[in-house]
Amino acid sequence: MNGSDSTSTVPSSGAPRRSDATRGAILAAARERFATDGYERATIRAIAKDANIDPSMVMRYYRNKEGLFAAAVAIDLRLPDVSGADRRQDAGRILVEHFLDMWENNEVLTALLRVGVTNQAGAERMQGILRDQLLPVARQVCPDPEQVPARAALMTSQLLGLALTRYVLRMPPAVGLARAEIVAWLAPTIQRYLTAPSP
Amino acid sequence: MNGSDSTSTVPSSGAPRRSDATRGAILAAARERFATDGYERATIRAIAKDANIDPSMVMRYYRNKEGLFAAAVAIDLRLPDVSGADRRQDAGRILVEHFLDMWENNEVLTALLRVGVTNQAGAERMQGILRDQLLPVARQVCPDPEQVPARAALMTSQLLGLALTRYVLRMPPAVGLARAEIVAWLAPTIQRYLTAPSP
DNA sequence: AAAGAATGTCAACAGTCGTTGGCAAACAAC
DNA sequence: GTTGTTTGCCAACGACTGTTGACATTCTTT
Repeated sequence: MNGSDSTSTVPSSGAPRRSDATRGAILAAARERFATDGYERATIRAIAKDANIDPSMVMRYYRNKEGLFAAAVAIDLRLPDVSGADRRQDAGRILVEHFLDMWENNEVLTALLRVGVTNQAGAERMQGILRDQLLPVARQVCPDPEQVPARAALMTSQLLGLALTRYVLRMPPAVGLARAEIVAWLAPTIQRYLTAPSP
Repeated sequence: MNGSDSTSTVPSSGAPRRSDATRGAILAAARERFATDGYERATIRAIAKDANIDPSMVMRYYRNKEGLFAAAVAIDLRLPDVSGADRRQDAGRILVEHFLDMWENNEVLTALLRVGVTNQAGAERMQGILRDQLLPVARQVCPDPEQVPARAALMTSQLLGLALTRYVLRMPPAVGLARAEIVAWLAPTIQRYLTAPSP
């Protein structure tokens, strides 16, 4: 039920501490609360209660609420490589399918979008993801380097728009779309944004 | 600077009251605060201060915060008619241009999106707009009535996604897009979502 | 077994929030 | 001029927020 897949609970360096379980419980609870409630309504008290610990532990391990948020939404999109000549013409479909997998198995993305819309730190985090992870993908398949930012922005607008209407606003017609339907409609759009000659 | 265009400050029925100026000031301040801060951080005290009145006046005129929000974000997208045979094949371009005009001249839309992401009432309001205003447009141009909800959802995902990245998250590459560029890229997408045979 | 660090609980702080009721001034009707 | 209504300000309420420091407990090391 929780997203213990992409963001490991245990830090990669240093000896494992006895409090790692608590740290992990806090992060998991924080991700869930941020994803469903947004930044302001995800209170430290509620997160602590979900994690079955005292609110003051959150402060001890993550300094303050901003620190907790920063730790909770660290994410790597693990975007697939689409630089091969054969995969380049399939980039649209590959990317759309990868995004659907990501959104459906990782509540960090929902938390990030919900918070990014009303919180400056969240918005900057999203800008960073676009800059560090999506731009490079566009660079792999787009011919003219000068057009890379524009094409990446277009791709992002379509992918985030689908996530917004389907996973955040939960608009009934968007929720009702079948996965195959989404791929069939969106893949050509993304492919065109990335590789078609500018109109 | 404010959006006194689409949503009239003075109610359409009843004798004009002496307090209409105050009511209007409250609504204008509320729209601006909701648009920039979201629901939770747009406090009644801050809105009242912007409107140069006492916080209790807000409660007198709009019952509570929910009532104020409902009054502040009433909006009519005034979507153009695209049912004519000649306009039907231009629907994509017409709709994209109309949406850009709307977003750039009306802060109600920003308020609605910012609030809809973290607030249930806001999300339902957005669902209502899709149902009452966007679905009919799709119905005008889409051949098969059974496919109307899916096509409207696809159109909405692309249009809201652009608004999200450009006007709310303000991602630099999305902000950097020229208006003509957006129209040239998005119009074919919308046109395809509405009229192309299902893939 | 003793000492020290790590982990956790408890109670409280200062501030902000939405909301309420009482009271003064400005206006309208007679 | 008196009455009643509208419009506004002021002070306060209870609840909730992020955050802090003191104290108890458990583990680790010697």
